[in-house]
Parts: sequence; C-alpha cells; structure tokens
Amino acid sequence: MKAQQDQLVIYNSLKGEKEPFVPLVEGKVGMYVCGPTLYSEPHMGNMRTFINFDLIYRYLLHLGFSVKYVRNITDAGHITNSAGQEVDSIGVAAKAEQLQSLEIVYKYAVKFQELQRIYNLLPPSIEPTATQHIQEQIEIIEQILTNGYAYEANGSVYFDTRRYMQDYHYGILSGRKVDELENETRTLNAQDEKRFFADFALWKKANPDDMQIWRSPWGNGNPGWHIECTAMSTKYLGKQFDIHGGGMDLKFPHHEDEIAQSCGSFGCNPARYWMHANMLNVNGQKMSKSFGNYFLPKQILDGSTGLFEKSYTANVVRFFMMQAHYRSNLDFTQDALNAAEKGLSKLTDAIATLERLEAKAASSFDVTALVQSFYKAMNDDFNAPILVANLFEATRLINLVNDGKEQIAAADLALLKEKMAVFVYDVLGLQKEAAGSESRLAPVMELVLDLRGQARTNKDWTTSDQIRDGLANAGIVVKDGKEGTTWS
RNA sequence: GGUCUCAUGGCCGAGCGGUUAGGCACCGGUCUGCAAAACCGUCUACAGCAGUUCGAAUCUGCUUGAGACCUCCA
Repeated sequence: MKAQQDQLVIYNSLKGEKEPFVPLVEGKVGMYVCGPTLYSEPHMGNMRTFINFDLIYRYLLHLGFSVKYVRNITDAGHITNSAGQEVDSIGVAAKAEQLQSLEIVYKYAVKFQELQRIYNLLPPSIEPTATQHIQEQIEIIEQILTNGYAYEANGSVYFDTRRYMQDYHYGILSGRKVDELENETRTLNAQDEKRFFADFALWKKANPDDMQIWRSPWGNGNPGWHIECTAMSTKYLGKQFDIHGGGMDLKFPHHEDEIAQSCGSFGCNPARYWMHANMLNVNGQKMSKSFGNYFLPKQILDGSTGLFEKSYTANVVRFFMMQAHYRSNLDFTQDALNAAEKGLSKLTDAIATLERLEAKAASSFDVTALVQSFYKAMNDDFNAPILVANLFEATRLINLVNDGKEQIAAADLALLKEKMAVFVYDVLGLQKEAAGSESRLAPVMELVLDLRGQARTNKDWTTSDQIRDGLANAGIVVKDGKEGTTWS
C-alpha cells in the first residue's frame, strides 16, 4: 500500500491545482471537515458533502493511512443575516419549537446520526462540538489579541484585517482582494464597532435575548462562527495538519477566516491541503434552504420529495453521487436516479456472478491492469466516476467469462474478487442489499414459484401468467432466468 | 457591480493536445412458451466565432448562456 500511497494526488484549493499528497507524518493523516449546524435536519445537499468526505476518508484508510478524522458539530450559532444583524440560528429554532438550545441541537444530532447510518458513513474519529470548546476558543482569541491582530470594542472582539494584511495574505484561499470587496460594503449594524468593513467577529457581546451565553474576559457573549473550527482543529489535530475540507460555499469567508485566525495566533496556515466539495443542484440551482429547493435525505427514501415519481434506496443515492466527481456540480434528476438504480443493480449482479465463476489455466485478459486502473482512478484526486467506469469494465469482463467468451486464472479470480469487494463496499461505501430470500416472505414465494413452475412444465400458460401478473400487481417482479426463477 | 467557475451525444456524467470514458435510454442480437429480466453488440458528442498547432472537447481571444461566492449555508 505504501507504493499506492505515494501515487495519491490531491487537488489543493489553496493552490488551485493538483499536487502529490505528502502527509506531515509518514503514514498518518490528520483531516478536519466542517460539519453541520444543527438547527434543522441536514438536507440532501449537506449530505453530499459528508458522503464525499466519507469517500475520501474511506480511500485514505484503504491505502493504509492511519487517519484521524475530525468533523465538528456547530451547536453555538452566531451568524450574520442578510440585514447584517447577528442572529443565533439555533436560538431562533429553539424559540420556534419552544425548546432549549441544546434540545434543538440534540434532536437534530440524533437525526444526523441516523442519516449517517442509513447512508453508510463511517463515523469520524472525533465529533467535537463548539459549546464544549468555549475555553479553547477564548484562549485563541486572547492569543490573537496578544499578537495584535484583533481588538476589543464594546464587549466584542474583532479580527483586525488591515493589521493582519501587513504581515499575511488575507484572501490566499478565496482569491478575494479586500479593496475590491470594499466597494460592496454593506451598511452593517455592527459597522460602527468595526474598524474596517472586512473585520469579523471573534467574540460577540451577548444580546439580551440570547439563549446561550458564556463568560469571557470581555464580558458575557458568544464565540464568533469561525473561531470554533480553529479551536477544535487545533486541539485535536495540532496547529498544522494535512487536510481541511468542507463545502465550496464555506471557502469564503469561513475558511479564509480560519486561515487568518490560525496565522494570527500560531503563525501558520492550519492545513496543507484544502479540499472543497461542490454543491448538489436541483433544477440547475444549488440546493439551499434559502432557495427553498431542498429535500431531506429521508424523503428520497420514502418517495415524498414531491420531485420524483418513486423512492430510491440510500444505496442508489450514494452510487448516483459516486458517478460525479466531488469537485463537480451534480444535478438531481429522476432520469439520472433511474440510470443509477439500474447501473448499480448491474454492478451488484456482476459481483454475485463473480462468486460463481470457474477458474481456468490462464487469463485471457489482464486482470492486474484492471485492478490497477481502480487505484489509478482514485489516486487521481479521488476520481470516483472513473473508478465506477472501470468497475463497469470489470463487470463486462466478468459477464464475458460467465458466458465462456473470456477466461480467468485462479489467482486472478481471487484478486478480482478481493478488489471488487474492496472498491465497491469499502471504498465507495455501497452496502450489500439484503437478499429477498432472507425475508419472511421467502418460504411463501418458494411455494408460489414452485406451483408456477409446475404449471409451466405442463405448458399451462394461463395459470403461469396469472401467478406472474398477480405477483406483479403486488409489487413482486418475477424473473425467469437460465438457472431458475427469481423474484424481487 | 466585483471575484471565480462551467458550457460534452436523448439524459446523467468523465476527460486537461493525438487514444471509442462509463451508466441509462434507443436500436440490433442471444436467451425465452410469451413477456420481463439478464447478457453481448451498436450509437463517435464536445455552445458559437476566430486564432495557436502537424493535430484541440482539451491552449488563447471574443460572443452567448448557466451557476457559485461577495449575507447564513455543505
């Protein structure tokens, strides 16, 4: 695996290009991904980002890296809304639902956990929460103040962007130029407290109606949004670690400000590789709460999105996402979902076929090269769509062997079995579908199909078709294959 | 308005100077009592206009269109 580790190339948003992945400590990876703010149930777009980073986590693990994967939960929300006012989104939800802030957070944390299980996400190594790290956040703010990159104003603390720009490059990640931003300055309520429009809050003085308030050297208040990630990533991964990920929409200002905070306190960019997952689109537009074009991950499972005619399994949804690169936009459409459903079934059928294949003396095709193509795809910035294409190439060959048109040697067969399972289940994170034969219906179906089989043997097509049509009406599809009849 | 990204065959989606990506649909075939399913094969597209090059979907310029960020967002 060491050889494969050395081949891994990652697109670094910081530089805008792919570069070889060289971890700070050989064989180990520290990865931080910005998690959800739990004031509502994560929607499908949120899930795409987490699924993509799950893919990345899984592949790093498969390559043999020892990965510490930290994904935070934002449970203290101080954000700025369109009117420029500081709003506690969790507090707002709490009031709306007549619950305490932590009840809201816990309620949606449980749902998020459930979704992760359903969509087969591996749990991160640590899932720290912002409210458990107030002290660490305060300490970093103090350090930034000591270093002269922040100032206190009326019980709040702001990052001093102009001072920072004398020593560092603000905009290194997003490519933003502050003097261009200036033209677009909005009249913010807090503007009078800020010395400069681009300054951002590290600590906000409490509002009378805040539901969560903490003590600090500057009085009672709330931490700024960006500081929590700096505090938690530093605590668990160190001042500098390997990979920092998140959604594309967090690039600015969130990640830019994280970099400023780390540089301002510790003098270094927190991460060597910045990775950004692209958005999920619906009808060509980013899925978003503010656009109202979102649906919940569970709605697609029970067919209640209102967008599609039928429901899809989590496995199909995940496979569908794996057919697009994590840095590309992806459009959710019914045709595409149907295509993914059929494609996945073709792939899983081939894996079942693989189990039945008989080895010959020699292989008529290059199995090692085929397996290498799996690694090559993933080593190229986690190119899952290419991996999927290569898995379909393997599928074609497996079927040809099954038809006696190609042949495979025993050692190659063992290799292919192992690697197909590794890439389909361990890397892509697809789940083995529960076989229909395990259900309580199985003995009944066995009986019914046996009767239909007798009818067919007697060429009693009327009875045979009656059973088939009746089952079809009950939602059970009967397939007459060479090796007997199956149902699903 | 500023910054940036993208425009690929009926649909989804790779591709980063020379090779049929792949899936789904369509069509042809195998199999089958019929159908479905399954399997095999076929289908050669890159928004437009110029330019660079022996050669461009891939590089450059312009035009048109779409989207993201600039305010919370994965």
